[in-house]
Amino acid sequence: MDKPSSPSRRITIVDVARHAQVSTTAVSKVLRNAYGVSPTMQTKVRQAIAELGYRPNAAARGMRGQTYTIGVMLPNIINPFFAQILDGLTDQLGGTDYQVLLGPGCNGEAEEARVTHAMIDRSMDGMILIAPISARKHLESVASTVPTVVVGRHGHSPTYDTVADDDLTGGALVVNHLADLGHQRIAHIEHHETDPDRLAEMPNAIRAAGYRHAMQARGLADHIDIASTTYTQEGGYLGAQQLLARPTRPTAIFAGADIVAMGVLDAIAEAGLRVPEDISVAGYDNTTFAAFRPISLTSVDQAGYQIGAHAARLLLDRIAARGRPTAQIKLSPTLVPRRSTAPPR
Amino acid sequence: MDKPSSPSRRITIVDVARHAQVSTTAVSKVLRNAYGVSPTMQTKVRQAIAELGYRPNAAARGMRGQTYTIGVMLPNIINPFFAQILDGLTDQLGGTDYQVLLGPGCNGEAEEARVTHAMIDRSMDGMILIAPISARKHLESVASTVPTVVVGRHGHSPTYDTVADDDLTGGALVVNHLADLGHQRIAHIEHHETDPDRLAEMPNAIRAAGYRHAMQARGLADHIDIASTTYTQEGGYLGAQQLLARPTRPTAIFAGADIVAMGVLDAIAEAGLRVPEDISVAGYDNTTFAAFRPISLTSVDQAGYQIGAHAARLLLDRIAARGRPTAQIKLSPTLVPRRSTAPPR
DNA sequence: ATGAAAGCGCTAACAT
DNA sequence: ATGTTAGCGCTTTCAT
Repeated sequence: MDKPSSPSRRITIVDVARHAQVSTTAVSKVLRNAYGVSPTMQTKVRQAIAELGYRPNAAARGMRGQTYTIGVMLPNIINPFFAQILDGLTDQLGGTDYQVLLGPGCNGEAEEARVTHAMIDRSMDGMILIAPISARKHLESVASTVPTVVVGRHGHSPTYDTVADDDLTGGALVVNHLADLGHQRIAHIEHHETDPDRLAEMPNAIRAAGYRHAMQARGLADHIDIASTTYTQEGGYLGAQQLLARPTRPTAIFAGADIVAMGVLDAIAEAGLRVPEDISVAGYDNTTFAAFRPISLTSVDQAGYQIGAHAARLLLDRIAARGRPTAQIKLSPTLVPRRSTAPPR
Repeated sequence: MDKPSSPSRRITIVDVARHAQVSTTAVSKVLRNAYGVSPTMQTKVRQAIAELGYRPNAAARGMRGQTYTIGVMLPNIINPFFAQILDGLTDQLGGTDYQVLLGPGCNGEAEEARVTHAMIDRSMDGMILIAPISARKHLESVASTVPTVVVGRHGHSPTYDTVADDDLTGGALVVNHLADLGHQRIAHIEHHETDPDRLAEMPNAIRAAGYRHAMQARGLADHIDIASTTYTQEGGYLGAQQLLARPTRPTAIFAGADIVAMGVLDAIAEAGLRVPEDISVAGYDNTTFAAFRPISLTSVDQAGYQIGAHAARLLLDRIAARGRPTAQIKLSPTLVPRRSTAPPR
């Protein structure tokens, strides 16, 4: 009979080894599905583990090998798009021994640095950074310490993999949809950006570029009209107010995100106008809110689930082979037309 | 000049000690603000830490002492109410050395067990379980291993603290508001629950009880009418369809959650009825969606931020004094009347 | 007030 | 195929 020295002491690998009458090495190997264990050994050890209800101490494992933990940093937890990414991620990681832990509330570079550091301190085996706003340099530094995949940010790096939607195409999808309906005065509300790093890499900036390019391609260059605010409901509200006050009002507004579209709809209602009769509105992200029938907002679906799944796969790859060249995966968004867009009068 | 043996080796406490010409014990004490360090020592060590950019290895700390990590388990990340709780939590923990990590995607008991185990394996210093659905027994077992606070679940335990809104009052707030407006046929859509544990402890069940009690108190016992579905948009849609098909249609529907109200509004629009002219609708949670002006949904605000702040404080208390008796904090929700409720015709 | 040294639970060389 | 053993980077007695 194995008698633990203290009644509530946690079972360790030594207890298991003793119980199974084998060495701790053997137990460790079974735990890690390592090479060189006989079937007999397997069974003996697994049975001892089950009988004792043993669970490995992650801190101790972390000191020598892996922690079997993947850190996911995301800017906020309310955006449903992030939830989709997370679903793809966890489904992909479901069969593995890895556990996902989220670093919450990262708005601002300081917060992001805090979370990434915290994750590195905790010896995460890999990290997935979702829509980070930090300087490239910081991302590179993180990625040079731990296998990293950056999601929802363009630009390619020699140290980290990236997965993102093709926002250039996404912006064009909306413009073409509206132009096909017959609109010419198509305005856009963007998230204001000045930092050159981010202008080249952040989805919001690329979406705005997609809008511009598509407007030009459709011969509507003269109608390019951008309100530069923020990707918030408030930003949408203020942006729409600006646009509605123009001498010649736009007949359609392309909001850079669904949350922005919420503010736009708000301002339009306040101005006594109707959607889509007086003005068409399109968003981006295809959130639950957009699908909500009384709203029925035309939006762009970003394939969040696939993004998450790809990111997980890339990360596992990179953990297995840290040296391999980086990959950049770009997924195609799709337009989901709904009742908020219609031909102009 | 201190020369690290390997170029990219992480700085350890030994490096710091050598650099500052003191013992590792001294460094450790400074790190933990422990007793018995002279001001001189403080400065020397802090300077060495800064110069070397040292950060403690959490895994190593976890083997002997604390990990300075708090695990937060939450059912899903899309509910804005949870985001508020999280804000309160992180703000409260902001000044401390603790880092919050979230366990995502816990729908179902199996998932919850997986996450709580993972957190225990990783030697979290404390855990906050938000709206868990697991059996009491499991919660108790977690709490007996690591300091734990349970949020958004009623019932009191000798091993864990609880923080929750007073859902009984919340349900009554809505009924009284509608009754004051002159409604009698006030129906409710609840989340179906049969497990006796959960009937007594889950907020959804308590809300339904609050509805029943308040209806009786207002002399409207004969008008009690409950559709039992789920707390989802789909559930709201189906529940509303049931209610609208009644021989005498209710004049007001109290949805147990805002997300449910979304489905209700959907079904009502589909039936060609108007809100609030034909039927009043109230939700619960006061989400962004409810505040959105074109919707303007009467709802109950749960003081999520305060819940989070209280939970954090209780947890820190418990970490400091594991033996102290448990506390049950109950916060009062408030009604936020909006345009979706009006007197019946 | 300060430091030397033991050891937390595990993994990885290195025997055998 | 299996076991022995030396650490990983900290915290914590226990000396001084």
